[in-house]
Amino acid sequence: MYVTSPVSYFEPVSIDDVMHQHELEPAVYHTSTAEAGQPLFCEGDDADFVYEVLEGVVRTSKLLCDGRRQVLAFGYPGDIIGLSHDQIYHSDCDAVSDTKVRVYHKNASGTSFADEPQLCDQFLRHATAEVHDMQEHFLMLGRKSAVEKVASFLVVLLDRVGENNDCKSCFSLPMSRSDIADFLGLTIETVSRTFTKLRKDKIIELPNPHRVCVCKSAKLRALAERSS
Amino acid sequence: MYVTSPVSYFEPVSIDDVMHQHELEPAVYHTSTAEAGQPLFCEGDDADFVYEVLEGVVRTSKLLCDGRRQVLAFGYPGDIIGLSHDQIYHSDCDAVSDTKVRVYHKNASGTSFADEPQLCDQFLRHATAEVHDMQEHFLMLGRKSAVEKVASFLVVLLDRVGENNDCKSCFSLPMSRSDIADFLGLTIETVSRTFTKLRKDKIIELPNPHRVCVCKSAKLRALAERSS
DNA sequence: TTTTCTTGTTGATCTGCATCAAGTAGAATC
DNA sequence: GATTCTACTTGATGCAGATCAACAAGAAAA
Repeated sequence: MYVTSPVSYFEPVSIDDVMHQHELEPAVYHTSTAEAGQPLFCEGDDADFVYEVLEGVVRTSKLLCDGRRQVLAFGYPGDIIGLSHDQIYHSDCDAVSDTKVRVYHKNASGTSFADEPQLCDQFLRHATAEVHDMQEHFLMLGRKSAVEKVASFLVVLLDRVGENNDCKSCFSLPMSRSDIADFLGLTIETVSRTFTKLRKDKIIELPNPHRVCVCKSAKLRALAERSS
Repeated sequence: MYVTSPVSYFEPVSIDDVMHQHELEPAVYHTSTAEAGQPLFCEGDDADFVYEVLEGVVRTSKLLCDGRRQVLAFGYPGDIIGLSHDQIYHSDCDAVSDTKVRVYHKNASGTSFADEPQLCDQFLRHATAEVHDMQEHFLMLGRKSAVEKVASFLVVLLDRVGENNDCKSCFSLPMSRSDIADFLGLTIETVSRTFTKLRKDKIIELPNPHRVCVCKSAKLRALAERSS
Protein backbone atom coordinates (compact mmCIF):
# COMPACT_ATOMS: atom_id res chain seq x y z
CA MET A 1 0.00 0.00 0.00
CA TYR A 2 1.00 3.55 -0.31
CA VAL A 3 3.38 4.66 2.35
CA THR A 4 1.32 7.44 3.77
CA SER A 5 0.28 6.50 7.29
CA PRO A 6 2.12 5.61 10.47
CA VAL A 7 0.01 2.48 10.82
CA SER A 8 -1.03 0.26 7.99
CA TYR A 9 -4.15 -1.89 8.22
CA PHE A 10 -4.27 -3.10 4.67
CA GLU A 11 -3.19 -6.58 3.67
CA PRO A 12 -2.09 -6.35 0.06
CA VAL A 13 -3.48 -9.02 -2.23
CA SER A 14 -1.94 -9.38 -5.63
CA ILE A 15 -4.22 -8.50 -8.51
CA ASP A 16 -2.76 -11.61 -10.03
CA ASP A 17 -4.43 -13.72 -7.36
CA VAL A 18 -7.77 -12.13 -8.03
CA MET A 19 -7.44 -12.49 -11.74
CA HIS A 20 -6.55 -16.12 -11.53
CA GLN A 21 -9.51 -16.73 -9.27
CA HIS A 22 -11.62 -15.46 -12.09
CA GLU A 23 -9.81 -17.10 -14.89
CA LEU A 24 -9.00 -13.93 -16.75
CA GLU A 25 -6.87 -14.13 -19.84
CA PRO A 26 -3.19 -13.67 -19.04
CA ALA A 27 -3.21 -11.24 -21.94
CA VAL A 28 -4.93 -8.54 -19.85
CA TYR A 29 -1.68 -7.83 -18.03
CA HIS A 30 2.05 -8.10 -18.43
CA THR A 31 5.09 -7.20 -16.39
CA SER A 32 7.38 -4.30 -17.19
CA THR A 33 10.43 -2.57 -15.78
CA ALA A 34 11.44 1.05 -15.29
CA GLU A 35 14.88 2.38 -14.47
CA ALA A 36 15.37 4.83 -11.63
CA GLY A 37 14.14 8.25 -12.72
CA GLN A 38 11.98 7.04 -15.58
CA PRO A 39 8.32 8.03 -15.67
CA LEU A 40 5.53 5.44 -15.56
CA PHE A 41 2.87 7.97 -16.47
CA CYS A 42 2.24 11.72 -16.41
CA GLU A 43 -0.59 13.90 -15.19
CA GLY A 44 -3.15 14.28 -17.95
CA ASP A 45 -2.32 11.01 -19.73
CA ASP A 46 -5.14 8.61 -20.52
CA ALA A 47 -5.36 6.23 -17.59
CA ASP A 48 -5.19 3.11 -19.70
CA PHE A 49 -3.31 0.99 -17.15
CA VAL A 50 -3.36 0.15 -13.50
CA TYR A 51 0.03 -0.78 -12.03
CA GLU A 52 1.03 -3.08 -9.25
CA VAL A 53 4.53 -2.51 -7.93
CA LEU A 54 6.44 -5.78 -7.80
CA GLU A 55 9.98 -4.57 -7.02
CA GLY A 56 11.53 -1.18 -6.32
CA VAL A 57 9.85 2.07 -5.33
CA VAL A 58 7.78 4.53 -7.34
CA ARG A 59 6.69 8.07 -6.51
CA THR A 60 3.44 9.82 -7.38
CA SER A 61 3.45 13.62 -7.29
CA LYS A 62 1.63 16.75 -8.38
CA LEU A 63 3.09 20.08 -9.44
CA LEU A 64 1.94 23.65 -8.96
CA CYS A 65 2.65 25.85 -11.94
CA ASP A 66 5.29 27.82 -10.02
CA GLY A 67 7.26 24.64 -9.44
CA ARG A 68 6.14 23.76 -5.96
CA ARG A 69 5.60 20.03 -5.78
CA GLN A 70 3.69 17.72 -3.50
CA VAL A 71 4.72 14.08 -3.41
CA LEU A 72 1.48 12.16 -2.85
CA ALA A 73 2.85 8.75 -2.03
CA PHE A 74 5.70 6.32 -2.41
CA GLY A 75 4.61 3.00 -3.91
CA TYR A 76 6.27 -0.12 -2.55
CA PRO A 77 5.83 -3.73 -3.69
CA GLY A 78 2.20 -4.74 -3.32
CA ASP A 79 0.89 -1.24 -3.91
CA ILE A 80 -1.63 -0.43 -6.62
CA ILE A 81 -0.95 2.72 -8.63
CA GLY A 82 -2.99 4.51 -11.25
CA LEU A 83 -6.63 3.96 -10.34
CA SER A 84 -8.61 6.92 -11.68
CA HIS A 85 -12.25 7.88 -11.49
CA ASP A 86 -12.31 9.49 -14.92
CA GLN A 87 -9.78 7.63 -17.07
CA ILE A 88 -7.18 10.34 -16.78
CA TYR A 89 -4.15 10.26 -14.49
CA HIS A 90 -4.13 13.18 -12.10
CA SER A 91 -0.56 12.83 -10.94
CA ASP A 92 2.86 12.07 -12.28
CA CYS A 93 4.38 8.71 -11.43
CA ASP A 94 8.11 8.02 -11.65
CA ALA A 95 10.41 5.18 -10.63
CA VAL A 96 12.51 6.17 -7.63
CA SER A 97 14.68 3.07 -7.92
CA ASP A 98 14.88 0.40 -10.60
CA THR A 99 11.38 -0.96 -10.62
CA LYS A 100 9.42 -3.97 -11.80
CA VAL A 101 5.69 -3.54 -12.20
CA ARG A 102 2.72 -5.55 -13.32
CA VAL A 103 0.71 -3.60 -15.83
CA TYR A 104 -3.00 -4.31 -15.79
CA HIS A 105 -4.81 -3.49 -19.04
CA LYS A 106 -8.26 -2.07 -18.62
CA ASN A 107 -10.92 -3.77 -20.68
CA ALA A 108 -11.66 -1.92 -23.85
CA SER A 109 -15.37 -1.85 -23.10
CA GLY A 110 -15.10 1.23 -20.93
CA THR A 111 -14.71 2.45 -17.42
CA SER A 112 -16.84 0.07 -15.45
CA PHE A 113 -15.53 -2.85 -13.47
CA ALA A 114 -19.05 -4.14 -12.83
CA ASP A 115 -18.52 -7.07 -15.16
CA GLU A 116 -15.56 -8.17 -13.04
CA PRO A 117 -17.04 -8.09 -9.56
CA GLN A 118 -14.13 -9.73 -7.73
CA LEU A 119 -11.64 -7.38 -9.34
CA CYS A 120 -13.90 -4.43 -8.64
CA ASP A 121 -14.25 -5.46 -5.01
CA GLN A 122 -10.49 -5.82 -4.76
CA PHE A 123 -9.90 -2.39 -6.26
CA LEU A 124 -12.50 -0.96 -3.89
CA ARG A 125 -10.57 -2.38 -0.96
CA HIS A 126 -7.39 -0.86 -2.31
CA ALA A 127 -9.09 2.47 -2.84
CA THR A 128 -10.69 2.63 0.61
CA ALA A 129 -7.41 1.55 2.19
CA GLU A 130 -5.68 4.30 0.24
CA VAL A 131 -8.28 6.81 1.46
CA HIS A 132 -7.55 5.70 4.99
CA ASP A 133 -3.81 6.13 4.56
CA MET A 134 -4.30 9.52 2.99
CA GLN A 135 -6.42 10.63 5.93
CA GLU A 136 -3.54 9.78 8.25
CA HIS A 137 -1.28 11.77 5.98
CA PHE A 138 -3.66 14.73 6.26
CA LEU A 139 -3.01 14.82 9.99
CA MET A 140 0.68 14.75 9.21
CA LEU A 141 0.63 17.57 6.68
CA GLY A 142 -1.87 19.73 8.51
CA ARG A 143 -1.06 19.35 12.14
CA LYS A 144 2.38 17.90 12.80
CA SER A 145 5.74 19.56 13.43
CA ALA A 146 8.84 18.84 11.35
CA VAL A 147 10.22 16.30 13.84
CA GLU A 148 6.86 14.54 14.09
CA LYS A 149 6.61 14.38 10.31
CA VAL A 150 10.06 12.91 9.77
CA ALA A 151 9.65 10.48 12.67
CA SER A 152 6.25 9.34 11.34
CA PHE A 153 7.75 8.83 7.91
CA LEU A 154 10.60 6.73 9.28
CA VAL A 155 8.22 4.64 11.43
CA VAL A 156 6.12 3.74 8.39
CA LEU A 157 9.22 2.59 6.52
CA LEU A 158 10.53 0.82 9.59
CA ASP A 159 7.34 -1.24 9.88
CA ARG A 160 7.11 -1.82 6.18
CA VAL A 161 10.65 -2.60 5.07
CA GLY A 162 12.84 -2.58 8.19
CA GLU A 163 15.23 -5.52 8.62
CA ASN A 164 16.60 -6.40 12.04
CA ASN A 165 20.34 -6.11 12.38
CA ASP A 166 21.73 -6.64 15.87
CA CYS A 167 19.29 -4.68 17.97
CA LYS A 168 18.83 -2.12 15.20
CA SER A 169 16.37 -2.14 12.37
CA CYS A 170 17.70 -0.89 9.06
CA PHE A 171 16.30 0.02 5.69
CA SER A 172 17.28 1.87 2.58
CA LEU A 173 15.93 5.26 1.68
CA PRO A 174 15.96 5.25 -2.13
CA MET A 175 14.23 8.61 -2.47
CA SER A 176 16.09 11.93 -2.35
CA ARG A 177 15.86 14.47 0.45
CA SER A 178 13.88 16.57 -1.98
CA ASP A 179 11.33 13.78 -2.43
CA ILE A 180 10.99 13.40 1.32
CA ALA A 181 10.65 17.16 1.78
CA ASP A 182 7.94 17.37 -0.87
CA PHE A 183 6.16 14.41 0.70
CA LEU A 184 6.16 15.92 4.18
CA GLY A 185 5.54 19.54 3.19
CA LEU A 186 8.99 20.71 4.33
CA THR A 187 12.19 21.98 2.71
CA ILE A 188 15.22 19.82 2.05
CA GLU A 189 17.17 21.84 4.61
CA THR A 190 14.63 21.14 7.32
CA VAL A 191 14.55 17.44 6.43
CA SER A 192 18.34 17.29 6.55
CA ARG A 193 18.52 19.15 9.86
CA THR A 194 15.86 16.87 11.35
CA PHE A 195 17.76 13.75 10.28
CA THR A 196 20.87 15.25 11.88
CA LYS A 197 18.98 15.97 15.08
CA LEU A 198 17.67 12.38 15.26
CA ARG A 199 21.20 11.16 14.64
CA LYS A 200 22.72 13.37 17.33
CA ASP A 201 20.02 12.18 19.76
CA LYS A 202 21.21 8.61 18.96
CA ILE A 203 17.71 7.64 17.82
CA ILE A 204 18.90 6.72 14.34
CA GLU A 205 22.17 6.15 12.51
CA LEU A 206 22.87 7.23 8.94
CA PRO A 207 25.65 5.05 7.47
CA ASN A 208 25.09 7.02 4.30
CA PRO A 209 22.39 9.46 3.20
CA HIS A 210 20.30 6.66 1.72
CA ARG A 211 20.41 4.15 4.53
CA VAL A 212 18.78 4.45 7.97
CA CYS A 213 19.31 2.30 11.06
CA VAL A 214 16.81 2.87 13.84
CA CYS A 215 18.50 2.40 17.21
CA LYS A 216 15.70 3.52 19.53
CA SER A 217 12.46 2.61 17.82
CA ALA A 218 10.40 3.31 20.94
CA LYS A 219 11.68 6.88 21.08
CA LEU A 220 11.13 7.27 17.36
CA ARG A 221 7.53 6.06 17.74
CA ALA A 222 7.00 8.39 20.68
CA LEU A 223 8.06 11.31 18.49
CA ALA A 224 5.81 10.13 15.68
CA GLU A 225 2.80 8.67 17.39
CA ARG A 226 1.45 11.51 19.35
CA SER A 227 -1.60 10.63 17.28
CA SER A 228 -4.43 8.81 19.03
CA MET B 1 -18.52 14.75 -3.16
CA TYR B 2 -16.22 15.78 -0.46
CA VAL B 3 -15.28 19.41 -0.64
CA THR B 4 -11.56 19.00 -0.78
CA SER B 5 -10.37 20.13 -4.15
CA PRO B 6 -10.50 23.33 -6.17
CA VAL B 7 -11.89 21.47 -9.14
CA SER B 8 -14.40 18.67 -8.97
CA TYR B 9 -14.67 16.08 -11.72
CA PHE B 10 -17.07 13.72 -10.06
CA GLU B 11 -20.73 13.48 -11.03
CA PRO B 12 -22.52 12.20 -7.98
CA VAL B 13 -25.00 9.41 -8.57
CA SER B 14 -27.41 8.51 -5.81
CA ILE B 15 -26.86 5.10 -4.30
CA ASP B 16 -30.62 4.93 -4.43
CA ASP B 17 -30.48 4.97 -8.22
CA VAL B 18 -28.01 2.15 -8.27
CA MET B 19 -29.99 0.11 -5.83
CA HIS B 20 -33.22 0.53 -7.72
CA GLN B 21 -31.45 -0.49 -10.90
CA HIS B 22 -30.70 -3.71 -9.15
CA GLU B 23 -34.03 -4.10 -7.42
CA LEU B 24 -32.58 -4.22 -3.95
CA GLU B 25 -34.98 -4.35 -1.04
CA PRO B 26 -35.91 -0.89 0.22
CA ALA B 27 -35.24 -2.30 3.67
CA VAL B 28 -31.46 -2.07 3.16
CA TYR B 29 -31.59 1.65 3.66
CA HIS B 30 -33.63 4.34 5.32
CA THR B 31 -33.40 8.09 5.74
CA SER B 32 -32.48 9.79 8.96
CA THR B 33 -31.86 13.29 10.29
CA ALA B 34 -29.23 14.80 12.54
CA GLU B 35 -29.37 18.21 14.20
CA ALA B 36 -26.43 20.58 13.95
CA GLY B 37 -23.67 19.38 16.22
CA GLN B 38 -24.88 15.82 16.55
CA PRO B 39 -22.53 12.96 15.69
CA LEU B 40 -23.28 10.48 12.91
CA PHE B 41 -20.46 8.16 13.93
CA CYS B 42 -17.22 8.18 15.87
CA GLU B 43 -13.73 6.91 15.19
CA GLY B 44 -13.47 3.28 16.23
CA ASP B 45 -17.17 2.47 15.84
CA ASP B 46 -18.14 -0.53 13.77
CA ALA B 47 -18.67 0.74 10.25
CA ASP B 48 -22.13 -0.75 9.89
CA PHE B 49 -23.51 2.00 7.67
CA VAL B 50 -22.61 4.04 4.65
CA TYR B 51 -24.21 7.48 4.49
CA GLU B 52 -25.31 9.63 1.63
CA VAL B 53 -25.84 13.27 2.53
CA LEU B 54 -29.23 14.48 1.25
CA GLU B 55 -29.49 17.89 2.92
CA GLY B 56 -27.21 19.96 5.12
CA VAL B 57 -23.47 19.62 5.71
CA VAL B 58 -21.48 17.10 7.71
CA ARG B 59 -17.87 17.16 8.83
CA THR B 60 -15.39 14.28 9.11
CA SER B 61 -12.37 14.78 11.34
CA LYS B 62 -9.56 13.06 13.19
CA LEU B 63 -8.04 13.98 16.54
CA LEU B 64 -4.50 13.75 17.87
CA CYS B 65 -4.36 12.78 21.54
CA ASP B 66 -3.14 16.25 22.51
CA GLY B 67 -6.28 17.81 21.08
CA ARG B 68 -5.00 18.89 17.69
CA ARG B 69 -7.62 18.17 15.10
CA GLN B 70 -7.64 17.73 11.34
CA VAL B 71 -10.93 18.18 9.51
CA LEU B 72 -10.75 15.72 6.62
CA ALA B 73 -13.71 16.88 4.58
CA PHE B 74 -17.04 18.61 4.56
CA GLY B 75 -19.79 16.43 3.15
CA TYR B 76 -22.42 18.16 1.01
CA PRO B 77 -25.57 16.69 -0.56
CA GLY B 78 -24.62 13.89 -2.93
CA ASP B 79 -21.52 12.94 -0.96
CA ILE B 80 -20.92 9.43 0.33
CA ILE B 81 -19.58 9.16 3.88
CA GLY B 82 -18.38 6.20 5.89
CA LEU B 83 -16.81 3.78 3.42
CA SER B 84 -14.17 1.81 5.27
CA HIS B 85 -11.71 -0.85 4.22
CA ASP B 86 -11.89 -2.76 7.49
CA GLN B 87 -15.40 -2.30 8.86
CA ILE B 88 -14.29 0.30 11.40
CA TYR B 89 -14.72 4.06 11.05
CA HIS B 90 -11.40 5.87 11.17
CA SER B 91 -12.76 9.34 11.66
CA ASP B 92 -15.47 11.17 13.55
CA CYS B 93 -18.43 12.47 11.58
CA ASP B 94 -20.72 15.21 12.87
CA ALA B 95 -23.53 17.27 11.43
CA VAL B 96 -22.39 20.86 10.85
CA SER B 97 -25.92 22.03 10.08
CA ASP B 98 -29.26 20.26 10.39
CA THR B 99 -28.80 17.31 8.13
CA LYS B 100 -30.80 14.67 6.31
CA VAL B 101 -28.99 11.52 5.29
CA ARG B 102 -29.75 8.25 3.62
CA VAL B 103 -28.39 5.40 5.69
CA TYR B 104 -27.27 2.39 3.70
CA HIS B 105 -27.20 -0.86 5.68
CA LYS B 106 -24.34 -3.17 4.78
CA ASN B 107 -25.37 -6.72 4.08
CA ALA B 108 -24.90 -8.97 7.07
CA SER B 109 -22.98 -11.47 5.01
CA GLY B 110 -19.69 -9.66 5.40
CA THR B 111 -17.39 -7.11 3.93
CA SER B 112 -17.46 -7.90 0.28
CA PHE B 113 -19.50 -6.03 -2.29
CA ALA B 114 -18.66 -8.60 -4.97
CA ASP B 115 -22.21 -9.96 -4.91
CA GLU B 116 -23.49 -6.47 -5.80
CA PRO B 117 -21.29 -5.53 -8.73
CA GLN B 118 -23.15 -2.36 -9.73
CA LEU B 119 -23.07 -1.05 -6.18
CA CYS B 120 -19.42 -2.03 -5.84
CA ASP B 121 -18.55 -0.26 -9.08
CA GLN B 122 -20.42 2.81 -7.88
CA PHE B 123 -18.60 2.81 -4.55
CA LEU B 124 -15.31 2.36 -6.41
CA ARG B 125 -16.08 5.47 -8.43
CA HIS B 126 -16.87 7.36 -5.26
CA ALA B 127 -13.69 6.11 -3.62
CA THR B 128 -11.40 6.95 -6.53
CA ALA B 129 -13.05 10.35 -6.85
CA GLU B 130 -12.46 10.89 -3.16
CA VAL B 131 -8.81 9.90 -3.58
CA HIS B 132 -8.53 12.46 -6.35
CA ASP B 133 -10.04 15.21 -4.22
CA MET B 134 -7.80 14.29 -1.33
CA GLN B 135 -4.74 14.52 -3.57
CA GLU B 136 -5.70 18.09 -4.43
CA HIS B 137 -6.08 18.75 -0.73
CA PHE B 138 -2.57 17.39 -0.15
CA LEU B 139 -1.21 20.15 -2.35
CA MET B 140 -3.22 22.60 -0.29
CA LEU B 141 -2.04 21.38 3.10
CA GLY B 142 1.54 20.75 2.10
CA ARG B 143 2.43 23.52 -0.25
CA LYS B 144 0.05 26.48 -0.11
CA SER B 145 0.14 29.71 1.90
CA ALA B 146 -2.67 30.84 4.16
CA VAL B 147 -4.20 33.13 1.53
CA GLU B 148 -3.99 30.41 -1.12
CA LYS B 149 -5.63 27.92 1.23
CA VAL B 150 -8.55 30.15 2.15
CA ALA B 151 -9.04 31.27 -1.45
CA SER B 152 -8.99 27.64 -2.67
CA PHE B 153 -11.54 26.71 -0.03
CA LEU B 154 -13.85 29.53 -1.05
CA VAL B 155 -13.52 28.68 -4.75
CA VAL B 156 -14.61 25.10 -4.12
CA LEU B 157 -17.69 26.29 -2.26
CA LEU B 158 -18.34 28.96 -4.87
CA ASP B 159 -18.41 26.34 -7.63
CA ARG B 160 -20.36 23.84 -5.59
CA VAL B 161 -23.04 25.91 -3.84
CA GLY B 162 -22.65 29.51 -5.02
CA GLU B 163 -25.83 31.32 -6.09
CA ASN B 164 -25.66 34.32 -8.38
CA ASN B 165 -26.91 37.53 -6.86
CA ASP B 166 -26.45 40.67 -8.96
CA CYS B 167 -22.92 40.22 -10.22
CA LYS B 168 -21.92 38.52 -6.99
CA SER B 169 -22.06 34.88 -6.12
CA CYS B 170 -23.09 34.11 -2.57
CA PHE B 171 -23.20 31.10 -0.31
CA SER B 172 -23.54 30.25 3.33
CA LEU B 173 -20.65 29.03 5.43
CA PRO B 174 -22.33 26.76 7.99
CA MET B 175 -19.08 25.60 9.55
CA SER B 176 -17.23 27.55 12.24
CA ARG B 177 -13.91 29.35 11.79
CA SER B 178 -12.44 26.59 13.91
CA ASP B 179 -13.70 23.96 11.44
CA ILE B 180 -12.22 25.88 8.53
CA ALA B 181 -8.92 26.33 10.36
CA ASP B 182 -8.68 22.62 11.15
CA PHE B 183 -9.54 21.80 7.55
CA LEU B 184 -6.86 24.08 6.11
CA GLY B 185 -4.16 23.42 8.70
CA LEU B 186 -4.30 26.97 10.08
CA THR B 187 -5.42 28.68 13.29
CA ILE B 188 -8.76 30.45 13.71
CA GLU B 189 -6.95 33.75 14.01
CA THR B 190 -5.18 33.28 10.69
CA VAL B 191 -8.44 32.25 9.02
CA SER B 192 -10.18 35.31 10.42
CA ARG B 193 -7.38 37.64 9.39
CA THR B 194 -7.35 36.17 5.89
CA PHE B 195 -11.10 36.67 5.52
CA THR B 196 -10.60 40.25 6.65
CA LYS B 197 -7.80 40.75 4.14
CA LEU B 198 -9.96 39.39 1.28
CA ARG B 199 -12.79 41.69 2.45
CA LYS B 200 -10.53 44.75 2.61
CA ASP B 201 -9.22 43.92 -0.87
CA LYS B 202 -12.90 43.95 -2.01
CA ILE B 203 -12.60 40.39 -3.29
CA ILE B 204 -15.35 39.14 -1.01
CA GLU B 205 -18.05 40.56 1.24
CA LEU B 206 -19.04 39.11 4.58
CA PRO B 207 -22.64 40.19 5.40
CA ASN B 208 -22.19 38.07 8.51
CA PRO B 209 -19.54 35.59 9.60
CA HIS B 210 -21.47 32.70 8.05
CA ARG B 211 -22.26 34.16 4.68
CA VAL B 212 -19.84 34.97 1.85
CA CYS B 213 -20.44 36.98 -1.31
CA VAL B 214 -17.69 36.73 -3.88
CA CYS B 215 -17.32 40.05 -5.73
CA LYS B 216 -14.20 39.32 -7.77
CA SER B 217 -14.24 35.64 -8.52
CA ALA B 218 -11.40 35.94 -11.07
CA LYS B 219 -9.13 37.48 -8.46
CA LEU B 220 -10.17 34.86 -5.95
CA ARG B 221 -9.38 32.10 -8.44
CA ALA B 222 -6.04 33.72 -9.22
CA LEU B 223 -5.16 33.60 -5.54
CA ALA B 224 -6.30 29.99 -5.30
CA GLU B 225 -5.38 28.48 -8.61
CA ARG B 226 -1.72 28.94 -8.81
CA SER B 227 -1.97 25.19 -9.28
CA SER B 228 -1.42 23.85 -12.77
C1' DT C 1 44.23 13.02 -12.99
C1' DT C 2 41.24 17.45 -12.68
C1' DT C 3 36.83 19.56 -13.43
C1' DT C 4 32.11 19.84 -13.11
C1' DC C 5 27.76 18.43 -11.50
C1' DT C 6 24.63 16.75 -8.22
C1' DT C 7 23.11 15.90 -3.68
C1' DG C 8 23.32 16.60 1.01
C1' DT C 9 24.76 19.24 5.18
C1' DT C 10 25.31 23.24 8.03
C1' DG C 11 25.09 28.16 9.36
C1' DA C 12 22.89 32.92 9.41
C1' DT C 13 18.96 35.44 8.85
C1' DC C 14 14.18 36.32 7.78
C1' DT C 15 9.22 35.81 7.84
C1' DG C 16 4.59 33.81 7.86
C1' DC C 17 1.92 32.04 10.82
C1' DA C 18 1.21 30.62 15.73
C1' DT C 19 0.61 32.10 20.18
C1' DC C 20 -0.87 35.13 23.68
C1' DA C 21 -4.04 38.59 24.84
C1' DA C 22 -7.77 41.86 24.64
C1' DG C 23 -11.92 43.42 22.82
C1' DT C 24 -16.62 43.02 20.28
C1' DA C 25 -21.13 41.38 19.09
C1' DG C 26 -24.86 38.39 18.74
C1' DA C 27 -27.46 34.59 21.11
C1' DA C 28 -29.04 32.36 25.03
C1' DT C 29 -30.33 32.54 29.78
C1' DC C 30 -31.95 34.72 33.85
C1' DG D 1 -34.04 44.58 30.83
C1' DA D 2 -29.04 42.65 32.49
C1' DT D 3 -25.80 38.79 32.44
C1' DT D 4 -23.33 35.21 30.60
C1' DC D 5 -21.61 32.55 26.94
C1' DT D 6 -19.80 31.62 22.59
C1' DA D 7 -17.86 32.82 18.28
C1' DC D 8 -15.36 36.01 15.87
C1' DT D 9 -12.05 39.78 15.22
C1' DT D 10 -7.92 42.41 15.99
C1' DG D 11 -3.38 43.57 17.98
C1' DA D 12 1.35 42.44 19.93
C1' DT D 13 4.92 39.27 20.17
C1' DG D 14 7.53 34.92 19.40
C1' DC D 15 9.25 31.06 17.00
C1' DA D 16 9.46 27.04 13.75
C1' DG D 17 10.66 26.47 9.62
C1' DA D 18 11.73 28.95 5.13
C1' DT D 19 15.13 31.30 2.70
C1' DC D 20 19.71 32.65 1.51
C1' DA D 21 24.33 31.23 1.40
C1' DA D 22 28.46 28.53 1.84
C1' DC D 23 30.56 24.29 1.89
C1' DA D 24 31.43 19.06 1.48
C1' DA D 25 31.58 14.73 -0.81
C1' DG D 26 30.65 11.47 -4.08
C1' DA D 27 29.66 10.68 -9.18
C1' DA D 28 30.16 11.66 -13.81
C1' DA D 29 32.57 13.89 -17.44
C1' DA D 30 36.70 15.80 -19.49
